[in-house]
Amino acid sequence: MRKVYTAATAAADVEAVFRLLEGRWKLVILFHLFGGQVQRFSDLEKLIPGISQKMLAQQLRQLEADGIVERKQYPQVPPKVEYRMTEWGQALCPALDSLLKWSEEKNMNKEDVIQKNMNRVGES
Amino acid sequence: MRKVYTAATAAADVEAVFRLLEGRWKLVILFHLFGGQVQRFSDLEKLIPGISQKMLAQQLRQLEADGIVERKQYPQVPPKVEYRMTEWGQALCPALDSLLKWSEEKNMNKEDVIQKNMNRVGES
DNA sequence: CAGTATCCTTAAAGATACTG
DNA sequence: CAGTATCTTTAAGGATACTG
Repeated sequence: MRKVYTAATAAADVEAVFRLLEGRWKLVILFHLFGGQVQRFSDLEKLIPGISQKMLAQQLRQLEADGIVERKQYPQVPPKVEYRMTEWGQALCPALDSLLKWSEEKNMNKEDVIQKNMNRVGES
Repeated sequence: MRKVYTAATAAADVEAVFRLLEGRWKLVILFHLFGGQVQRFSDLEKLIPGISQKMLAQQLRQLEADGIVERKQYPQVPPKVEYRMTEWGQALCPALDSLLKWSEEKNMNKEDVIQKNMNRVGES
């Protein structure tokens, strides 16, 4: 059974999702973890040019607190910490992909867009 | 043919989509227009408690500039202006719905989430 | 009715330096 | 290696008043 939404509640719930992902660096981090990669803190630092340690740590903390990524710390010196997607976080990937599909439709002609979305009705 | 993405470009493109929608009031406005409703400026003002004229006008301008909503002005006094979704804007609705589906999965158990996303593979 | 124009507040992000 | 702590900058949004 799907939840039932009014305009206000649908907007509020989508905004809640946005707030989970809105950080300046969260999406890059996620796309480096989608696909099952396991990355250390320093790996992500290298993969994401321009990010500061402060921001990387902050965004990871939030993603972890929100249940989107998982943090695994190995008790050794020097420290070793790994990050990976949670099951639920991984499920975000196809949802973001539908946003990418939409943005790709921008310069399609009307008939194509209508066609695409008629196909999409069959999904549910 | 789908566009090909790296982690960086996928993140950048999703961020671009977010920027289109991120305004404090944009989503509420959109959900009041999804479904084909045509709303006047004053209708939206009544439908969205707490919004100021400044913010309503600003968000509508941006949505219009981005090709998501359409503005139709009738040359009469007092003025009459109507807003509706564009074809492309309307196509955003199923994409946002997949975000809602994802957020609804939050408290499902592992097997359900895996199952849901295995089903989802069949879409493309 | 459908907007502008100004001024003000405040969170998010950046720069930089330091540490178990 | 994997972070904190602190200070500064900036842009989004709110309050309020005015208008063709």
